[in-house]
Amino acid sequence: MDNQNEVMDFVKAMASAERLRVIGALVRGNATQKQIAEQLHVPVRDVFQHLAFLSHVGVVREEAGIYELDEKAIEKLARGQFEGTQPEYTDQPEDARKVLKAYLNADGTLKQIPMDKKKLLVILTFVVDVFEYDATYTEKEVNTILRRFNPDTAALRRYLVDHGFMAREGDGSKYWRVKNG
Amino acid sequence: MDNQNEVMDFVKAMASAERLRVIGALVRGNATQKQIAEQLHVPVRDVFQHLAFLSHVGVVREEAGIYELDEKAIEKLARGQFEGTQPEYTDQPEDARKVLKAYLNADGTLKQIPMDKKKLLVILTFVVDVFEYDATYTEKEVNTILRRFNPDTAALRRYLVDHGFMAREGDGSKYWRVKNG
DNA sequence: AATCTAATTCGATAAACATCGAATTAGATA
DNA sequence: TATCTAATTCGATGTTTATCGAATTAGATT
Repeated sequence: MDNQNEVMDFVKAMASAERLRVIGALVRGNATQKQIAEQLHVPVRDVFQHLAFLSHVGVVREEAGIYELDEKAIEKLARGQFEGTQPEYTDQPEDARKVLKAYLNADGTLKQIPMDKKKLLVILTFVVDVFEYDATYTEKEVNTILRRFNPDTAALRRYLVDHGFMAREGDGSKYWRVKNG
Repeated sequence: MDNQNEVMDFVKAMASAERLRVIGALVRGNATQKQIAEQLHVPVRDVFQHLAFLSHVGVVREEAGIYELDEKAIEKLARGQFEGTQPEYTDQPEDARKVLKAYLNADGTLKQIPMDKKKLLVILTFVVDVFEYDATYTEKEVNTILRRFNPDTAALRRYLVDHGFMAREGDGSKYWRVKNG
């Protein structure tokens, strides 16, 4: 399964009318599968499936046959603050698209900054595109812009300069995008 | 189109990593399909499909080949405030509706608990409805359910009891909803 | 043990969706 | 007209997901 993105799973869980009705039943205080099934006029079997998915996603908790919403998890997800571990990425970057798919979250942010140089270049090529060619930016502006990719703006900024995607004035007061890259 | 389906379609549109990346490209100011396709390393044909879906949903607007996000539509959808009024409130008296509108967030949580008694009664009438008449609840269960409205579950619980919406056993081990209220 | 209910699993079928090659259209330019 | 590029449509394919009948398990009760 390629879906290690919890936020995406969360959204998918919400993209089902019936699952939303199950959640609605939980909000109303229903607890057991059977209760939910009866209220929604849906087979218990299906309620089971939905609850399985919902608890996989983390919005639902179960204890002794009683189901309830896990509000903390929901809140975390809503803020995109899941303490995600990002394993794998063993394959080679034979294709830029693959690298992007591997390192980009659904919202366009970077899961992490690649250490591998080839991958890094792909990412930098992607990132630098938010800067215009004919403009100069203060360091603060650069950071602000880069923050939409990754909190570690200093690292990104340094990589961009080191690899020739951007240049700066000696005193670091002005940055601009370099043609080619 | 009815309200429910629009919101659902919206969520479905968000449940695609690639579509989100297209949105990301638009945020960055890309405009034409080709530009987006090149930036994302995705065939134009697919960009076309995504944009079609996105503009069907209403988050994207097109004019003369230039695509841009329709931020107002997005905001509306995000708040679930699509032109339709909230069906739950329509059967409430005029002033009750006003109070609910004033104290309820879009997600159904309470902004705060009113101090004014009349307003409080409106809120409690609304809140108590999540409890069934023929069931008993432990205090923990009551808290869990009330937490969907406000973190201060103790206050809500006390108000519900004080104003006769719910009753409890002397030792506080069991709660149940009271008819009338 | 026999039984009852709630919960879970299996598996087949169908519907929905993504993916991609390839062809077609529309508009501009030469 | 010929040509180029951007945009769009078609259709075949494979993958995922939903849906449901049916059987099975687990736990409690008799």
